[in-house]
Amino acid sequence: MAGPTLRDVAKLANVSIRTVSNVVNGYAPVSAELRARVQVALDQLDYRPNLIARNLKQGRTGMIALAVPELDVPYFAELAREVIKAAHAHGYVVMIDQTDGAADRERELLGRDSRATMFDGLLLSPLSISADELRARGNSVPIVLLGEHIFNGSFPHVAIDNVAAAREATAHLLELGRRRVAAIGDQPYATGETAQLRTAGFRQAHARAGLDVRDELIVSTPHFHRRLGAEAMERLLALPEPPDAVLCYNDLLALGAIRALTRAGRRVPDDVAVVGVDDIEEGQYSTPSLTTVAPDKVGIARRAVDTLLESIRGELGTPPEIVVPHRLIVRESTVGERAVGEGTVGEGAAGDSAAGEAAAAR
Amino acid sequence: MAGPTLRDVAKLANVSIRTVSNVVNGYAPVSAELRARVQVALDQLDYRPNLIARNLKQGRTGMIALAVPELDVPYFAELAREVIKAAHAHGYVVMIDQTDGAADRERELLGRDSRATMFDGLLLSPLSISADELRARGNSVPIVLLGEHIFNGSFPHVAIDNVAAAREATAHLLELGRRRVAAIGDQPYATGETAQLRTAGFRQAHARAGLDVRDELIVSTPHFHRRLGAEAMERLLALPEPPDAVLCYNDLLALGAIRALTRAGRRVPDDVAVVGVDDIEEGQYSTPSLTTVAPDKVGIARRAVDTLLESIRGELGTPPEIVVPHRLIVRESTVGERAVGEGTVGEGAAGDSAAGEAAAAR
DNA sequence: TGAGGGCTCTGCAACGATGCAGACATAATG
DNA sequence: CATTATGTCTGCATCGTTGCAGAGCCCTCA
Repeated sequence: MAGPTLRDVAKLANVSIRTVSNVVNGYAPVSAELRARVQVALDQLDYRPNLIARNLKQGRTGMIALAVPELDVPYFAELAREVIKAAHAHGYVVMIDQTDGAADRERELLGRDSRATMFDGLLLSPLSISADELRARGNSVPIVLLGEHIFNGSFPHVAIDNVAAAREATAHLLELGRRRVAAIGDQPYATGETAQLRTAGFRQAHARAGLDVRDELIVSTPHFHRRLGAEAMERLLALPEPPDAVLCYNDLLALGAIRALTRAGRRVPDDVAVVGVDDIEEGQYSTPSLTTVAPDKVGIARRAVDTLLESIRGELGTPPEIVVPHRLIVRESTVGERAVGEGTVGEGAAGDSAAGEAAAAR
Repeated sequence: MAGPTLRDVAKLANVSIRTVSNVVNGYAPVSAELRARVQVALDQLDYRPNLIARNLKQGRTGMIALAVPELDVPYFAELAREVIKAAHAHGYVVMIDQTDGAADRERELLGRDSRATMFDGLLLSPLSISADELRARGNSVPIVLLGEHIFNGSFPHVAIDNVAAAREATAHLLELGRRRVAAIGDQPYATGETAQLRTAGFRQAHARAGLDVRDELIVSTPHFHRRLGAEAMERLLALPEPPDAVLCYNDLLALGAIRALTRAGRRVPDDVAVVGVDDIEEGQYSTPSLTTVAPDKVGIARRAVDTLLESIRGELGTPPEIVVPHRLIVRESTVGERAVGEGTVGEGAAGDSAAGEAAAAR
């Protein structure tokens, strides 16, 4: 089962182990003649370097881990795809772990018996673990956090400006003349920081338009899945005065909401306009197609990987807070058939303004 | 950066390295007193075993690789999720690679400089690489193939009975009275074996119903993406006699087709009924919801991982051809609002019959 | 009392690769 | 021609861990 080693090749070619290693790696100067002889032996035995041994010697593995809650949530799948590509570009491969958003699964990643020592670094999309706990445990491996939580400077962190994203999406609905705008996806508890930022943006948009937010139109959901979006929408439709528009905190909630609306015989967007966040591919092909806030996923993946590699190389000073641009993509679920093809609003500008306005967000 | 080693702990606790190792692993008998002293030192230094060194010594890594074409294709994301879970249950972790269906990316996995030596085994979902080539190269690592291609016995292989799946889906459309049934997704070339099996099933269903297949209604697509499904549907609608039903070879094609239909003002299923394959979650929430053939993804993942681990342990004789059950799930895209909730047809029976009828399929 | 046995604990070698320093032969230099 | 520089090649030590064999020690039993 075990393949040939340098020793085997050396014996066959009648040279030292070290010379074979030099040929394999193209290191020290080796005469053409000898190189050829070694090469023949390499080919004959079909030698493949044992990377584990190489790693042990070099102290690094060329692998990073990516921990996401659920790989079959399209946003994470699309993000994982980009992370793998970005890592590849730097010669790294990616091990993927699923935490299911469970705190103890997230803890396991950092625990004593984890495989953390097999990886040069960890990209973590934390859902349940708290900042303090992560700080207390996460001292063994370079870590970069993705998109969730506020860890006030303890770890490098890559995300969009969630307040601005929600504010712009809400403003879009208000500009269309909608006046009973609901929000689906709030999470008013410790580990729901991202959701709370989006709620803040939702309120900001109302405030700037001089409108009041009706609290009964803000619906909490423990997760961001299609089913919960549908259920939340059904609850909203049961209100005495149902909404005429909904901001959903991600696209899955939005698609679930649309499903509930069409099932209930409501037209989207005529009766109720719907906007999501994430820009998953599914939203381009749904009926109606989905207006959404598109985070720059490629940018998130690249910046996260770059930052992690810097951290691995020890080049990182103060953990950076990296804000990645986003933009509102207007499709049928808010403007109907008018949305010809890929209508885009605020491209570039939205992203640029985001960083600046983030400071203003309380 | 580098953590403490057994040597550091041994020095602190004033014992031999070997004894520390014994404590960590709970191996040889160690007196309670000494064990306690070592434990204190372990805790104090926050020792974590270097898994790379352990792996080098033991000759295995506890990691398997999963290579899929695209992680953001929902079917592969859902499958990856189950594979990760199944591997976890056996104490293995999963490294994920994306090949983009490119032959040279698939070759890379097996090539001399690949990281294959870092993994105990490889689960491969091959799209482009040919059987011969795989056989010629794939001798270094235990391999199990997923769902694609026929490799006539060279490698263990896990898949559904594609002929039966397509036949049952087509039969469902015919039983609804549709008489101009189209197929989207054929791939009449070397690496399109799976698609060809589905086309065979499509033809079988017609034959059994005593109907002719109209070849102009079979549309080829190089990939199974939403956009191609939409484009294929548009081409079908442009025919002098457009179809009244479509079998799409996966759900993404089907969702693209539905999108094209609604855009063109056709009603689904009234004007055209649509059925897919894969049962991705998206199809439950689309409008209309999608009738589809559901492969037993959990079963595929489990059987594949189990088989791979057997192969790693050297317990595998002749490479098995494993057929996993499937079932037709009827939703709105074929029967309209009649589909209450999760209407299911042929559950179990379909799966059972699948294996038996596979033999009959030429 | 002394041989045998069980229980703890230890040191050495090894997994397969690479870093380093040096050996040896040849070429360049004064 | 002696000396230094240059170019090839090699052996040893090492990464951090575990397998193996054996060293002490205390206890038991004839």
